[in-house]
Amino acid sequence: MDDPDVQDDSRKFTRESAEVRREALILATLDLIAEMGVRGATVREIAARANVTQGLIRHYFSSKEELVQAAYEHHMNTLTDQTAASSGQGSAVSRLTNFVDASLRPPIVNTSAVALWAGFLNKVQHDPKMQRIHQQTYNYFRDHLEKLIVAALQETGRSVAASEAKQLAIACNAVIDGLWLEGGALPDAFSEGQLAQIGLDSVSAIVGIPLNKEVEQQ
Amino acid sequence: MDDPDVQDDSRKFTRESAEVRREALILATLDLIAEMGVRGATVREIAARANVTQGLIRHYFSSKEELVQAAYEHHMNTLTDQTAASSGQGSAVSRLTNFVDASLRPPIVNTSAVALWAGFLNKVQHDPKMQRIHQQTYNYFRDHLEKLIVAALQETGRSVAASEAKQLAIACNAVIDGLWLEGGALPDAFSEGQLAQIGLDSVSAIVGIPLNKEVEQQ
DNA sequence: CTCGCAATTATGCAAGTGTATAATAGTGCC
DNA sequence: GGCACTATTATACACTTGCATAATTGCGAG
Repeated sequence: MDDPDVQDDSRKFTRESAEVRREALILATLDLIAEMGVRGATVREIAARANVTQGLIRHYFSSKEELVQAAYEHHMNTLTDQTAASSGQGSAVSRLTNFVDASLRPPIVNTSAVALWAGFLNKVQHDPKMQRIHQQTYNYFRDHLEKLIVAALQETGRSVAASEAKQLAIACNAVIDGLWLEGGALPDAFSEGQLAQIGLDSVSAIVGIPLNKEVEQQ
Repeated sequence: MDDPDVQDDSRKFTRESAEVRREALILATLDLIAEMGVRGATVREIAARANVTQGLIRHYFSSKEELVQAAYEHHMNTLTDQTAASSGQGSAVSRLTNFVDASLRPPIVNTSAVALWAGFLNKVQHDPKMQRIHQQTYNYFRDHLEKLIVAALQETGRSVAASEAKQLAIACNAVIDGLWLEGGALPDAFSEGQLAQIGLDSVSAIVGIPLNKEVEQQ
């Protein structure tokens, strides 16, 4: 008779676990920041999008500030998780290729993701806790890339000094970041696959190893 | 007896030309957006920083929206003007070198500039007029870079197809943008000149022309 | 010198902001 | 099946926001 999936007629609300509610609030916050900027992410809008009333936010987060921090952490973790899985297996060259390629396609390249990044930047520059998260994510990406580069070079019979490897990683990371940024900020300016292609060509040139997606994959 | 530079005792305010007031308001707006994000740039704060009362904003701009648009346009023009002058004269290779180098040093690389870029992004994505300005500036940079690249290649005895030249310009622009972004977002993560050096190395590798600042300059 | 115009200030307002507190009502436990 | 615990809602408050309108006042034209 009563279907738990349906908003029951008489029931005014349903209780949910803390995790479910926290995540719903965080996702609503990310949605709104991506869409309207930090300015548009008001407690009332967030609550509405999470299908609760605004008082509930204060029940799960001691302030809106804390909610925004949690949302930022969640977003950054999602990003790193998404790319961590992208390398896949296979030769070092293949893993580097896949990593660059995946970083320059949806869902990583995405208007909302760039908007989110931009929306958070001001808070990042002022809040030490968010600064830490930012730095961590950046280092994670760059170190991951550096390992892939070093392995690929070794595989092709070359080796580089640690300092040089780091410079290569910074440079490749910058190309990827720049293309990621432009792809997200000007979504119509690039055709599908163009960013990934340019990214692979650039990394190839910088590192000195030919990378080719079609041949490597599958 | 009366010094015009001093806030006169009895005088409650001084009249200024429209250009002076408009520019003062625009600069105050840019300051605040860079510092506290669009959210912190309230009409009251802007007016205070420009040493006027808030009513004056509505006297020079029909709305805050219009002021923000004017500020964005001003900022973008400043950026392009700054870099336009950076190439200088000399050989094509030297001009390309100077352009890349200047784009990756202060005042172009600068926390406030990146913060400004991020602060405006949301508005850019929703306001068609700001989108136009954004697209224009991006194209200006990329086209400028493309011309420099083509000239440098010709100078070293090579030529490229138009489509390839464009790809190279996108790639080089991305490296520069990425390094610019990271230098502004993580000012302490890079030593002086490091970004410029990495940028030159990367562009060298991508385009296939050795670029060296020390030798070229002077 | 003074007078009128427009630049500038002063004041007010309605809507929206985050937060605090009290009132309500689901739901697991005995 | 009733009860207590607390997740959730409802309401209120002080403050900020952008904007409008009226009151001043600097300053150039005559």
